[in-house]
Amino acid sequence: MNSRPVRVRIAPSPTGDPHVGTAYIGLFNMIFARQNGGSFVLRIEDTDQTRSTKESEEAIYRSLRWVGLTWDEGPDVGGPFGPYRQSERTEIYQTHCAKLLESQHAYRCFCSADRLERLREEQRRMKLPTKYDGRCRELAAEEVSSRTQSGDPFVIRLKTPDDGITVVNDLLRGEIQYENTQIDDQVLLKSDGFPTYHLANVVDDHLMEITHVIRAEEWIPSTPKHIMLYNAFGWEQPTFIHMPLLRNADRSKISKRKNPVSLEFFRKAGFLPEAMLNFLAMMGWSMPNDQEKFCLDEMRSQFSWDRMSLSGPVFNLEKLEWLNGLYLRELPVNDLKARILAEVFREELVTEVVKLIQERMRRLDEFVPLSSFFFTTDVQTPVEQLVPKGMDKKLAHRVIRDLSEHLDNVTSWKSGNIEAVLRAYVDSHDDVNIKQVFMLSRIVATGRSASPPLFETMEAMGKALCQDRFRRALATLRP
RNA sequence: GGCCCGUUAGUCUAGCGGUCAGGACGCCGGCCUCUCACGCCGGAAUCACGGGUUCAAUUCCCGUACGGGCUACCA
Repeated sequence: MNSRPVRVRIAPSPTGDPHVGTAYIGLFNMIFARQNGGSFVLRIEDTDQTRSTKESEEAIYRSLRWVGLTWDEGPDVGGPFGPYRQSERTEIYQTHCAKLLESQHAYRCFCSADRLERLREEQRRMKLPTKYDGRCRELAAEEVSSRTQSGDPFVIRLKTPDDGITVVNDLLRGEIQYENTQIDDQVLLKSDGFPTYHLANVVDDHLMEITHVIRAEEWIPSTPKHIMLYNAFGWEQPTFIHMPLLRNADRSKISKRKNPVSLEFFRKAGFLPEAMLNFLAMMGWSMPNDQEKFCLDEMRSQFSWDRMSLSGPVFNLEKLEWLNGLYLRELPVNDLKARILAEVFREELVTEVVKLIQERMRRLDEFVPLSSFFFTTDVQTPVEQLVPKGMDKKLAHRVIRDLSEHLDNVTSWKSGNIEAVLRAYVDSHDDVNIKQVFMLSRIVATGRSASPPLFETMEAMGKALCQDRFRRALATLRP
């Protein structure tokens, strides 16, 4: 069905820390492309202007490269189908959306966010499926143009058919059928003029001649909408391949609350990229003949989709550690030493740490005990220490959870920004004071009640490591 | 609530109608060894349930249960 050269892509959105799931999906995309002599494209989906950041985009390149993924085309390396950053393609989406408007496949919707919210609430109460009720579907042409003229804000929605079924043909799962009446009139163009994921995704995949859409299972329910878009444009649809979702130990979708997920963390925690990739390859996929340790070339030569297992694999850190140990042990001593120096005792980190502990030192060898928590992820703080004077366990848990959430939103991990978050938290909560919150944060972050200045320390440790400490603290305090 | 996806030991998986259900992590025991780790040997532990189809179901089909995802002007 597809005689075109294989082209696949990953399309992360630069809204947070580089995610292990991105590497997971990226790996399978890359392997499939390489196996078929095709191309692997990296596209940045930064259509959410309120959440996308440059820092996050850079971090994606850095982390994906670190783990060993290489792409043939992307914002940073260019290519014949650019630009590869969606924020630079706004006009393309608008032009295409205009075509849809013209062909009656889409319509302008003037409904307020407020009305939509009430509508959804009502539908939930009535136990009906929550979807747009189509009020603006049949607006008279004159009204539409007059309201547009007068500057009323609007979005553009896809006009989904009222009857019939849409079939999603998934390479791994076969035919998945949807009643068209179940499918919402998806917003295609937001009122800020930017496209939603759905529009941008379909337009780009077509324009970039993507042949196989390999993405996570969570996208299955929106695939019928995408198919409707391909049909509306009169385009050939790609082959859809929905991979299972990585899971937490409790089988929910993997999340930073319950698992380390930031690639930056895995790097700092001392995992080798080759072990990471090898481990991710074993999530849902297996080599023939029970081989567990293998490299990319071996995987590529053996890869086939029918060896995919569809149940969501639990991301098991212990097994990753075992595998990583296998790789570490076979390294020549000098290589291992080089990696420790490059990753654990990174030049810049050591410099920062030395600055921070200098005034506390009386002997050179005190460097080691004074700074050990900067260089290891293995900090276990007992429950008693995590509950400072004047707090109880429940309050400590709440504060740590809240702080952790606020800290998540800090995109530029600098001491000033960290301090601002902590101070703002104290100011807005009457049941805690500065002293308690800072001490609690110190203990959570460093595992100690005595440390160099807190904010500078947290900055030097880096976001990934700090977040992990908060996660661990939460786990030990969990009721 | 609605719509989808999934279901082999605690976890990752092999299996693709007839197997003593294989491997790995973890766990337990032993060996190696100055200790630990590594390595080696051994052990406990699995086909969610109920109906079909079939001479024969872990395997195919249908239900149920359970788990998960989606249900935004986020991706």
